[in-house]
Amino acid sequence: MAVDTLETRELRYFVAVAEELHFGRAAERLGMAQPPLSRAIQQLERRIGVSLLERNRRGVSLTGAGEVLLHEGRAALDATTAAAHRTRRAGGADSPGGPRNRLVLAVKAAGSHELLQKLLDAYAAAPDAAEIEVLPSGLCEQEGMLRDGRADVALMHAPFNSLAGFDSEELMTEGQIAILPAGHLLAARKTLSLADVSDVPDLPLARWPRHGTYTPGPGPEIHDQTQLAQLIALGRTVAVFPDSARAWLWAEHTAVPLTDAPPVVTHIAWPAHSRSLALAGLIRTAAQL
Amino acid sequence: MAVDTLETRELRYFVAVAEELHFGRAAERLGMAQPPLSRAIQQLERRIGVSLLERNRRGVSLTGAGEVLLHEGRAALDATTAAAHRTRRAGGADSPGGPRNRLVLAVKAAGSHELLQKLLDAYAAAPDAAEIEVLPSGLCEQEGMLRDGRADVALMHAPFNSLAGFDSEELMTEGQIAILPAGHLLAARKTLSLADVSDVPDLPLARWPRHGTYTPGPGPEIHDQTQLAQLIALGRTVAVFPDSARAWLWAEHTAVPLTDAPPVVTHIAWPAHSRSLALAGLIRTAAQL
DNA sequence: GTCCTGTCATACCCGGTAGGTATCACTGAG
DNA sequence: CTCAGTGATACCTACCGGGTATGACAGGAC
Repeated sequence: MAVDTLETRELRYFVAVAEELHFGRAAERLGMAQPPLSRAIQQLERRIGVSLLERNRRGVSLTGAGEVLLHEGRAALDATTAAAHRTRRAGGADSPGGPRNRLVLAVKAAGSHELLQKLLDAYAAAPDAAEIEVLPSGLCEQEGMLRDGRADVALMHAPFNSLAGFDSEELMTEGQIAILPAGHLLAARKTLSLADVSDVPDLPLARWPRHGTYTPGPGPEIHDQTQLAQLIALGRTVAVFPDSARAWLWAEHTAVPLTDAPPVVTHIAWPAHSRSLALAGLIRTAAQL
Repeated sequence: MAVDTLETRELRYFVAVAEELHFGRAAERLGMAQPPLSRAIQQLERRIGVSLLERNRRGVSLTGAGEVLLHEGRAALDATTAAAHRTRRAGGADSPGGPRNRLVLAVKAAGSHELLQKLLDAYAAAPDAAEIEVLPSGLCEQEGMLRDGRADVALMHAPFNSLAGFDSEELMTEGQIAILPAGHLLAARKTLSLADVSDVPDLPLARWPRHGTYTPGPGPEIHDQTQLAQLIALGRTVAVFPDSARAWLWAEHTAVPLTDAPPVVTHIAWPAHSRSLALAGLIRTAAQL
């Protein structure tokens, strides 16, 4: 094989090891035994002629080149699975009616329903409107959905999602609020600052995954919005959300505006190289909202 | 293998067939026999559950899904080889002194030397300047160099290069000129329009590859700038170039401004997901030019 | 109609290699 | 010193990627 050609399998293996920093766990995640994984990584290092991992006395760490390959390899794997996903959709293998003109729009499940509804209504009125499948995603997963081709287009929220590599159009800007248990001391305040809510001893800030991993901290790890709502209602945590989150607050919650939180900008984003006419129509509609 | 995982090898094979639209030629290009290639494509179609090629009585054509996979597959292959290239450079495998802080800048060999010199001088004066390796490329190849990781950053020229998927910064705008044999009738004119030069019977417009393929037309196919210069000098062709091409004109050439040609915008462009500090410094320098 | 040619598919075989199991070598903790 | 935990090595097997030979089929020439 040419020395500048990596196999998808090799990239998958390396990314797994680089993320786990542990051959055993990585092998388990990959559903294989540890020795062939070790060997595959060694072959990879020999092939590209670069050392990717430091094997220390206890465990593994990334070299500089390893960090580059982790980063670039993830992008390459995303592009590869995106090719598979989009091809399958274009062929209509997952839509029983055959290859229809259909777009998959990824949205944050906890996001503003209002903006989405306006967009869908406006687009449905367009003359050549394609069918839109709305794909609700977890708290910050639209970005991954778009990168690996599960979606054709997404509503994303800067600065939480990175728009790098996508084309995008700005739709809306809003402030952020702190969502507190209604009975809490801070809930009585008219406004709050980030410092006010980030270091409350009895109310640790909720954490949710960014790009698959949780930031370390004392607060609870959040998997979905309902769980978060419950934890807040129980007085166990506090969360910071865009203003439109008011739509799903419970009676047990209190929203207090944050004065110094960065504004959240909602964009409609799509792969920069996309050539879909249906997508172009949707974007035009969105830009005119 | 999971159904949404394509191997690099499969993508390479499919892209070759999709570009050649002929199994035999594609197999030859891939350095293999035709039957295993046929089988590999069939397996690929079965795996993703979509028909990619129409096998007609005589030859092959792409289905809609096939066109999608050609497009997305090229991007995925580029991302994969980019991972290999950038990793190898990060490890210093091709720079004998080890993993140095070095950036590869792709430029059009026939481009403006002046702007490049200014950029390099300004950056060299920066406090933490990395080593810049200037990689001269063919007439429109910088884009490919950047996409497949042979370069870290490039000077690109809209509208000839597509900036899709890159971050970029505008550097310069210039008009276009027609480069004619000095003795030709049109060379006496003060200005010309595109229509004037595009249909001259005795002077067909030169053609050079865009993304690897030549546009059809009567004019000669150009491989490098010297060859083009010679053909013009011999009175065999005419070419349209940005204004800065005046720098390499011969005595046998005449440059005439074009009134209705789109302006050419030179950008500095880099992969949107890049994290290199050295690159950030170069971009900052370029933006201040 | 009958060739003949060009094209992709099928049949069958072989060797390389990806993956498994068993084990080793090393290092820190107790 | 022993033991637990880690990655590397040795060795074997089975699969599959690739090769050659050939088939099936469609047009074109006449």
